[in-house]
Amino acid sequence: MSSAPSPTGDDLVRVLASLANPHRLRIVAALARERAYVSGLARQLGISRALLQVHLRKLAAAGLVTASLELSEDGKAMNYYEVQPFVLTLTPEIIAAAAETLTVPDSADQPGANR
Amino acid sequence: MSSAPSPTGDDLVRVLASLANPHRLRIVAALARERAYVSGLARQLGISRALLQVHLRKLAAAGLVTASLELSEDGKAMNYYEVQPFVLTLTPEIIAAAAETLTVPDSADQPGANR
DNA sequence: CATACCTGCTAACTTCTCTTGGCATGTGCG
DNA sequence: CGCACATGCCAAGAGAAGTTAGCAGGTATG
Repeated sequence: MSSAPSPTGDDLVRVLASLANPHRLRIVAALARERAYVSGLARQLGISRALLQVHLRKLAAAGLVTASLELSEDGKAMNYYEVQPFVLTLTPEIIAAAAETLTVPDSADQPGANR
Repeated sequence: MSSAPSPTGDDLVRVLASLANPHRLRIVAALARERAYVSGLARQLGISRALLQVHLRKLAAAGLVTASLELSEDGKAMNYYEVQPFVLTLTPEIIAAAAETLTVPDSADQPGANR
């Protein structure tokens, strides 16, 4: 069975854009091995928290990762991220199908107002 | 070589980046149906030639499309583009594997298979 | 109560990408 | 010869994305 057979054109662009970045690739890779909280992950990857936040946000917006706020035993608030299992297959035909559902950059409105 | 070649991290980023764009998605879609020459394709997509050139160049750099210069019957030079058949499957695990071959944005040079 | 760890946000800078418009070249046709 | 259609390239502005640094708040522990 296919979990993501016919993605929306806009959806596809969002997912691809979120993956087309070395940092975010490493983030997904790290989370694929093990869920992690923001500060720890930033340390592990050797990047700043602020930077990581932005990338995580983008990955979350594409639906590739999810966050869950938890309390550690010593009472600290930890925001744990984990990858959302996905299987995305790309072929020229699949892209052709997705391209037809692309939002036109015309004067019309635009659904996903998340920016 | 198998049908699921594990791409280099940098390679993967390049391919993903080349696809993460509405115009280029439409270009691939159009070429998946039928090969086309630059001017005709630009007309068909409703974008300028200069813009199309840039996008085609990026797709070609990622290896997704190829060009072949031909002469039409009336002697005009036509540059025909066509998609290169590909099957790209993405999962967290595949990404984790590819991420390990990512070039570090550190020193000046960037070795190929350094790991 | 200072220190250490966790969280998040915003302002501002830098860098890359996208896009347009113009220019140059070549061939065939009325 | 001027028009139509094909190719290409480059400069430059607008806009989006990436990145850093700093601020503010929370809960433990010595």
